[in-house]
Parts: sequence; C-alpha cells; structure tokens
Amino acid sequence: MKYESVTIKDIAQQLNLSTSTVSRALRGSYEISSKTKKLVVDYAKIINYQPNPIALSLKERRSHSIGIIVPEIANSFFSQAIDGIESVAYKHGYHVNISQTHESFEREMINVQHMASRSMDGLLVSVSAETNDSSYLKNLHERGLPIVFFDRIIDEIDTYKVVCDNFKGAYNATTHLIKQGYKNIAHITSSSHLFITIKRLEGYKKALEDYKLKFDENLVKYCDHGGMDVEEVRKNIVSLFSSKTPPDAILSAGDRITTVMISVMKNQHTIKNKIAYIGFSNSDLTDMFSPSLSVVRQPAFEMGKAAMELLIKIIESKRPIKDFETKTMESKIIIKESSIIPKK
Amino acid sequence: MKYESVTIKDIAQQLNLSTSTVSRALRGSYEISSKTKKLVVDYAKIINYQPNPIALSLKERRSHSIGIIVPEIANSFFSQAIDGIESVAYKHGYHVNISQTHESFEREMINVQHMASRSMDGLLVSVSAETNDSSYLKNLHERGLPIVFFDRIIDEIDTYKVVCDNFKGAYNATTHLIKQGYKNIAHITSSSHLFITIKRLEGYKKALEDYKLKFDENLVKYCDHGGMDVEEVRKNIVSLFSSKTPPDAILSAGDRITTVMISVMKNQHTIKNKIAYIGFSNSDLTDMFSPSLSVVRQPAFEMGKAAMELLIKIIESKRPIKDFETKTMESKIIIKESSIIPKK
DNA sequence: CTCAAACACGCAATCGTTTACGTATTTATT
DNA sequence: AATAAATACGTAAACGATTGCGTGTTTGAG
Repeated sequence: MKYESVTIKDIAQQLNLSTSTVSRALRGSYEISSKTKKLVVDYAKIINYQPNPIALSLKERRSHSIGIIVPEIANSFFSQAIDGIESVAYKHGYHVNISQTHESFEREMINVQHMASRSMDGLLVSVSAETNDSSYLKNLHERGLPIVFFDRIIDEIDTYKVVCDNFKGAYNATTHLIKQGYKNIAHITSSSHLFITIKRLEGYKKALEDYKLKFDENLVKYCDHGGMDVEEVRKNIVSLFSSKTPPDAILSAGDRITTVMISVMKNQHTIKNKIAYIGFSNSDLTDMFSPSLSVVRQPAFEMGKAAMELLIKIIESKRPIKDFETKTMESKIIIKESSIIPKK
Repeated sequence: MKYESVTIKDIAQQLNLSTSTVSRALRGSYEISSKTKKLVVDYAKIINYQPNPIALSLKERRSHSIGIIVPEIANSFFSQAIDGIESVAYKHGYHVNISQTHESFEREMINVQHMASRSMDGLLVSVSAETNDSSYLKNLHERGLPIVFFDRIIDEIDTYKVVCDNFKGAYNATTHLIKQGYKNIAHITSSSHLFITIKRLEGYKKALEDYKLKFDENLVKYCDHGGMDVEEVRKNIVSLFSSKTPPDAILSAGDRITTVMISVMKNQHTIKNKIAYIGFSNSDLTDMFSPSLSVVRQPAFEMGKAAMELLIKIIESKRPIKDFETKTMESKIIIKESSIIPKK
C-alpha cells in the first residue's frame, strides 16, 4: 500500500498543458498568460495539489528544514531550547527535525549523517557526553554543512556557538554555598572532556580559590554518561561519602545529574548527615521538591532562539562567513531550601 | 555554500563505467563480474560514498523513516513513549522523526502534512487537545498512509491503536481516594472530546457510583489546552474552591495538568484546607515532591514499543490489513503521600 | 567449426520538479 | 507590408539512484 499524491503531471494532463507551463503558472511566472495561470491555480486548488518536497530537495539541494541533535529530549533544558528553536524556525519558514543521541557517540554519528544526507539546510548540535572525537562533525562542516553548536559546544570547530556563562554560573553557585558556611563542597559533573564541564569546573575552582578554600580533586566526580547511567552516579555518590572527609555540600552540573543525584541520595541510607546542594537545572518542578531545589538556571529558550537565528544567518548568507562568534548568555541562580542552612 | 557529496556518477566517471554498472556493483548484482564489483566497492569506500536517500525516496516512494506526532516532548509520558518507539525503530532499520504540536490543531496539521509529503513510511500519532476534527487524518489514512495512534487516539479511524486502560486507571485512583475517606472528589482533565478524557471520566464516574457517591458535574473541570495554558488551569482550580462545597480530593488526568495543578494550588492562598490528590503522570521526579505524589502511571515505554511494532506490521504487510485491533495495556497506581489521610 | 547460451555491461526511462532554450503566434514599429 | 519584438508555451536536461531491455563478447556443446 503506498500513499499516492497529486503531481504536476496530473494537472498538465488534465488541462492539456506541459508540465513546465503548469510549474511556471503555479510559481506565477511572467511568461504565462493570466488566463492560463488562473486555470492552473484553480484546478490545483480543487484537487489539492501539494508540491513534492522530496523532488524539490533533490533538485535544489535544500529542504527548508533544519536538524536538531540533542542528548535527551526528556531534559528540561533541551526541551525548552527546542521550543526556542522552533519559535524562530517556524517564523522563517523552516521545518524542524528533532533527534536524540541518548548520550551515545555512535547514535550521534548516525543521526548527524542521516540529517546531512537528507539535505538538511543546517544543524543545531549539542554533543553527547561520550563525544570526544569531533572529526566527523568537522569534516561535514568543512564540506559546507552549516552547523551551530549550543550548550555542549565543540570548541575546535570554527562556527557560531551559543552557551550560557558556565564559569559564572558555577562560580556564583559555589560562592553561594561557601557563604552559607559550607566548607567541603563536592562537584558532580558530566564527562571530563566536555567544554561545559571544563568551564563549570573552572568556575567552581575559582570560587574556592577566592574564598581561600583548598581544592580537593577527590571532591570532583565525573559521570561519563551524563547521568544516563544511574549506577555511575550512585558509585560517585557512595565514593564521595565513604571518604574520611565527606562533603557538606554538592554542586551538580546538568539537569539529569542533579535529579539522579538527589534520588540516589534519598535512597542511600549510608548518608546520615544533612547535605546541601545546588544544581544546574531547568526543570519547572523544582519548587515542589522537598527541600525545594536551589538551581542554576540557563536561559534555555533564549539560547535556542539565538542558535536558530545564527544558523539562519549562515544558511542564508551569500558568501562564506569568516568572523564567527560565540554568544554567551547569562545564567541565573535561584536560591531555595536545598542550599541554605536550616534555621532552627 | 552548499554541502556537496559523492554520487554514483562520480564513481562511474572515475572508473570509466556506467552508472548502472556502479549501482549494480554496489548492490551486489549477479550481473556484474566480481572483478568490477571489487573495483567499485573499494573505490566507493575510499571516497566515502553514501547513497543519497532523497533520490532513493523519490524513486522508491519510501524513506525508511517514520514520523512521530505528539503534543509535547517535555512531557514524561511522551518522552518515554518516544524512547520505546526508537528502541524498536532502530532495531528494524527505521529512522525516527519527532515533532510536537504544543496542543495546537493547526501545528498538528502542518506537521502531519509535512511528514506525509516527505515520504514518511508511516506515522505514530497522539493528537493534540485541540483536535476534534480528524478528517484530514482520515483522508491521509484512506489514501494509504499507515498510521498508528497511541494514547490520544482517534476512535473513528480504523487502524491499530495503543492505549492504556484509562477507564481502569481512573476507576482505581478514584476508588483509592474514596477508600481514604474523601467524599467530594473533583476531576480535572483535558479537553472534553478526547477519547482518553471520555474514558477516564467514565472510570471516575463508575467508581463514584459503585461507592454510592453522587456525581456532581461541577466537580469536573476541562482544560481545552491540555494544561498548556496555566491560566485556564488556575481558573478551574479557583472555580472549584469557590464553590459552597469545595472538593477534598482531586483526580487529575495527564502529566502536565497534574503538575500545573499542584503548582497553582501551592501559590493559591485562598485554598486553606489540605487537599488530597492523585494524578496521571509518568514523571520520575514525583518522589521528590512534597508531599510525594500519588500517580497513575502508564507503561509509556511499552506503549511506544507496541505502537511501533504495529506500525511496522502495517508498513511491511503485502496486502491491506483488515482486522485492526486496539491494544490496551495496564496502568499502575502508585500510592504516595499526596493521596493519603495524614495520620497525626 | 558453428550456433546458442551465459556473461558483463551500457542505454534510457523513471520518480516530481525546475529552468535554459527553442519556437510559433501575435503585436508593434517604421 | 515587412520586420522586429513581445508573448505564451513546449522540449529536454537536470537532480541521484534503480532497473528493464538490448547488445557485444566469451564460453561451451555438438
């Protein structure tokens, strides 16, 4: 069973015209008499003619569609960013294709290749936690595929990028914990090679330094699967708390890591002491947590918008763009109960 | 700037062969000598030849891709269902295209049309809260486009459908509230014409009936935008509590409605009495709520898997399928703090 | 040695659309 | 009235890949 649709040829046959005349009539070419135009347009409407975008893509080498590659759509940050992307895309007549990598490098490659070979006009990419080899992306980009990175950017590829101020976000969050009186602050983060991981770690370190706290390598734990692997997070938590000097506060990097961490701690009975925490998260539900969750919140929607705008700029630019820039947006820390010393 | 890729023509030219020979060599046709085959295959590998799927789609009228249409990806139920769909799709060599309607009928039509015209081999659809005219879907389906509905199904279109037992889920949840001693149980739900809304309402009513409680129409509130419009939910809540006999418990239908409802109640200072609630939700975070949230949980991942399996069955069937069935899966109610009478 | 079968490949049409180019008819110019 | 120019349309190639059909060469049988 195949889905059949009306083609330009059907119209041509019916009206005793050539396909080129029909095509031109539909596009309003000056070469066609207004009489014929009306005839064609009216008939096209009656039989509900829809141009075949596949044929168009093949001919024009563009699809008026863009692709989004993100680790997880079930992640508030990314789903909000996608909403931002869509809002701009639709306004400019682009269709949006979403795909997720589940933090797998292999899936990411497959998805990117798929998008590229399907004539996507451009790609918006936030790489997976596993991705430390970006050569295949670099390759595609050098062959002319417009790419804009957002959040999980690849520093070495020269194109537009959109990030939030990860350094500052982590710095402010850490400073906040320090000011609350916590002295042994752990940092649970994603895989070590990600650019955001590096920047957030730097912010965390700088805050410790500014407030004369010693940096302890054992208090930094990496999750190579970005929180997708609960066991990995659990091991990290257990390891932290089995130390002779367990942390009194935690800064977590990333939506998933934050919630998995909380869930793990809740079920981990070996953790006796009350622990303060603040995490990067864009969830709308953190207010309902108990304790309500202090967060570093990224302007996800705005970041998505900005990324899409830049991608359109590349796609629609006549000449190759030289002076790419990285757009940095402000994150916001929102203090709730989870990170403040309970007044009793 | 356009992204250029290697074609079969490039290979043919380079090796002094015709495109047909190259094509046949790559597909391993018996008509081609093993010498030539090796030559072609080796060279193709060297220059990293990738067949152009657009050209293939145009020719073969299929894309080995399927489309998913859901209201919101930022909804635990749908994102889990999508994961289930993907797991089956990838195993069978299908690529997956995700799009969201944001509960808008117009967006839904645009997305469905886009998918259909892009030669999607089939569609997995969960309709928007606004959708009460399904004629455009029926039309496409009758013209041969394979469609499987899941969760938010269209009853009148004769195809495979996957749902959970909405009646039973609502019945059990309501029964649970009744057994806890609540007598004035409200029901906040999605738009009135949705099939799931109807079934859940029936379950709610039946439970009241079985336990000799009077059904009160004023205790049922519909959200025509499926919870996307916070103001709509707020009005419904306010209306409920401004009654002379305000509810002592609430059953909410749907992820979004549940969380928005809780958030609204939290900020609504006019609500003095402690209220019990249980809601349809697949969120993984409900344990961290305060009070922790009692839920009716649907087997989202399994439903996604089942739907995709049925879609493949349609796509790959030689002859039109006649005896479509609706697969009903069990929901599970998980009792936490939000729905039990606090023992003090 | 002859003729047929087997083999290995090329030609051209096809999918749906656009577009450069060609051409027949009408209109305008002098 | 003769010629140029404008009008209105058709022909065919192109995008990348597949495939039925045709054909030249080799191989084998008798």
